[in-house]
Amino acid sequence: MASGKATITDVAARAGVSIKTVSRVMNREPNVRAGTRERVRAAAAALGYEPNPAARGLASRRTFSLGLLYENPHEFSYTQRAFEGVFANCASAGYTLLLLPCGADGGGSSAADSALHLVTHTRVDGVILTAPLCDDERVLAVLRERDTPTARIAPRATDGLSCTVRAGDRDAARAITDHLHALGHRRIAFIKGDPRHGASAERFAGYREGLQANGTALDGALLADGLFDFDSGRRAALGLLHLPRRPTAIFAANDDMAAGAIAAAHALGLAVPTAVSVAGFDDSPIAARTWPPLCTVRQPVFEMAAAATGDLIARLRGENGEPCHRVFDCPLVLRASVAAPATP
Amino acid sequence: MASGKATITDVAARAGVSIKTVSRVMNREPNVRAGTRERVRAAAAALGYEPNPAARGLASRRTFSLGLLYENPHEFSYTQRAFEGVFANCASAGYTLLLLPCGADGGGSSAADSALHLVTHTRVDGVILTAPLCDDERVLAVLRERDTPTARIAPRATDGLSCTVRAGDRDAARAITDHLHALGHRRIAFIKGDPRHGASAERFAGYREGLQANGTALDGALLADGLFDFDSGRRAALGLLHLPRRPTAIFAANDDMAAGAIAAAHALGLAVPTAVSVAGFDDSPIAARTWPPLCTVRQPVFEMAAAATGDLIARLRGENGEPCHRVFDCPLVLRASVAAPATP
DNA sequence: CGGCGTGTTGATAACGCTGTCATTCCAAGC
DNA sequence: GCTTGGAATGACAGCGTTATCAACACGCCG
Repeated sequence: MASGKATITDVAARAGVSIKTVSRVMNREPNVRAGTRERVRAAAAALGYEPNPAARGLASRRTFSLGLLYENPHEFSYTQRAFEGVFANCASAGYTLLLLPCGADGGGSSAADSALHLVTHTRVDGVILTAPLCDDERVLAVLRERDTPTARIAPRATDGLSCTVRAGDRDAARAITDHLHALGHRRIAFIKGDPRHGASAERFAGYREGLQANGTALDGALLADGLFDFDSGRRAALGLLHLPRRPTAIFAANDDMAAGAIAAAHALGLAVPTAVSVAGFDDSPIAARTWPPLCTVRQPVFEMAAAATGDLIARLRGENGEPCHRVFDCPLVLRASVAAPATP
Repeated sequence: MASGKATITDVAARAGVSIKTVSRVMNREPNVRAGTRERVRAAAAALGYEPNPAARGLASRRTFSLGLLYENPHEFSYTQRAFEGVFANCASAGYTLLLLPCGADGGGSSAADSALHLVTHTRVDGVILTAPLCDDERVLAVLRERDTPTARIAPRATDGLSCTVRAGDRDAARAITDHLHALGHRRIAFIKGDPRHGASAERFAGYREGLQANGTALDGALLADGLFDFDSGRRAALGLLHLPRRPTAIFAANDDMAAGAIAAAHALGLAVPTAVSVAGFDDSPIAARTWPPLCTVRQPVFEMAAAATGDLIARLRGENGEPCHRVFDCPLVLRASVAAPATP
């Protein structure tokens, strides 16, 4: 696999055919002898040839791309809030936005694999990575190798090459913990996030810092593992709420898990926040839709994504020298799922 | 504003300059006399000239587009489920996906305006429209005028020009209503959806059909207006639950409003489903996260979007003659928010 | 008054591919 | 052996921009 700079002419030369024949093979046109087709395929593969979409589009008067038009819906997921932020800055700068979802889609290919595939096959000036893809060494290596300017949202660490934006996860988690402590909670459980996300460790660190600063010892029994999704939060909370010495508050590393914790409390007949307080993280749409609504910290996803995009575009224009790193503040959002513990 | 077929040469001829000068003006390069710049601008505007991105990309070795890489998150909104469906079919067919969000973004421009803008400035082979944009006459007119093949998701009506996919909204709403009736509910309230969506009318029609078939009269007092969002559902439900003769069940035209209705019930101290049953529509992620979880119908958004995309691509390849129209079944999803009414 | 920088403009060659049409190849038919 | 026609291949001209570099206009200096 070569650098991706090979042109159709190179392939033609290597295969000993005309460029037109290469074009035929690449476009699966009929009337090419099987042997010829094979030789061309081999040459293309050896050179790591990828047709240039711009040239293709220009010559064929087609773009090979579809537009998906939609109106801002009321309900946003985290990812979609990020889309909106990215798009806002793309549009105003005359850039276009290509969506590249990656995932364990059926086959054995990992998210990283599909990311690689996408980056290799799609020509873009720059790439924006969201967590946890933004910490995948293989993805980053490909981008470095191709000198593709990159911006990363919520990475584990900065690397001096790409622009990054992240939330002040540790401080915000600390603030939640402090808030719970100030209300009188002394048995504060914590549901960890997906370990593949850098933010998970930071939020946990903030929780620990909060306990320590308030002179409370970390109790391992009050820690549970989660994966950032509703059901893992629900299950973790069920475990915590069955403890002999039940926590008076549960702090989940994101809102979806916190919503699961609320559901768990309901299922056990425990009133929130009377019997147990629940706090989340993100201020995602779910936070305002649970009952009672969720106390959380607001992660400014839209703004973060917009900033990442702005930095990336500035980079592409050669406007800023060093890649910059931004940290966004996450203010506390007080809602009814947290209250002072019942005095026993 | 002309057909968008003008090239840089046309503009140059009209302005009486060389194409290079036009290029300079279009790219805001310095060293162009103010008067010249103006003449070029005027000529470009008069001809409705838009630079061809493919040619630009080929000559400048830039694409003017960014890639946004992300991993499938756990939480999907309706829109995002649609993205995934569209993308799944784009990728396998070698197409690329351009995101074109439209919205009342600050300025006085309506969603339709920004849609027009986007379609005009971005060259794509085909366009996929989601509701309610897919029923906007101005957007459709532009697409027709430019002969842009189009697929529409959840349109109000088919038009013989574009491929469409929609859910069997009426039947599904009918099924929910029947289900509520069968459990013994006789006072079933309905919260309507955003009137701009064709689906809203269909779902309401299904509700009415259900009542009628079961010999129940439509009671205007049990109807409330909503806009498909959580808060409008919450407010509508508050009104309904304050009625002298309270409904025993509330059927909201989508899940987000139904979640609002559950919150309203909680706020009034009414247990769900003991005091009042609540049903939604969509089986969106929120439906599994409320307490109690929401009885609803599952709208196969991913599959619908994938089908729309497949049809559109087949169209682009000239594979199918007539644009096709698909209707997707929405199976009932029984969950705890609905039960038989308390016998008074 | 000639020379010289500075600002403005244009002629022309890429850019990497596809479309058109001509050409070559090869097997079958006489 | 010679034609014939369809399959296989290639030569070459665009596609609509940007990049390079030359040309030209103008005002200023010596």
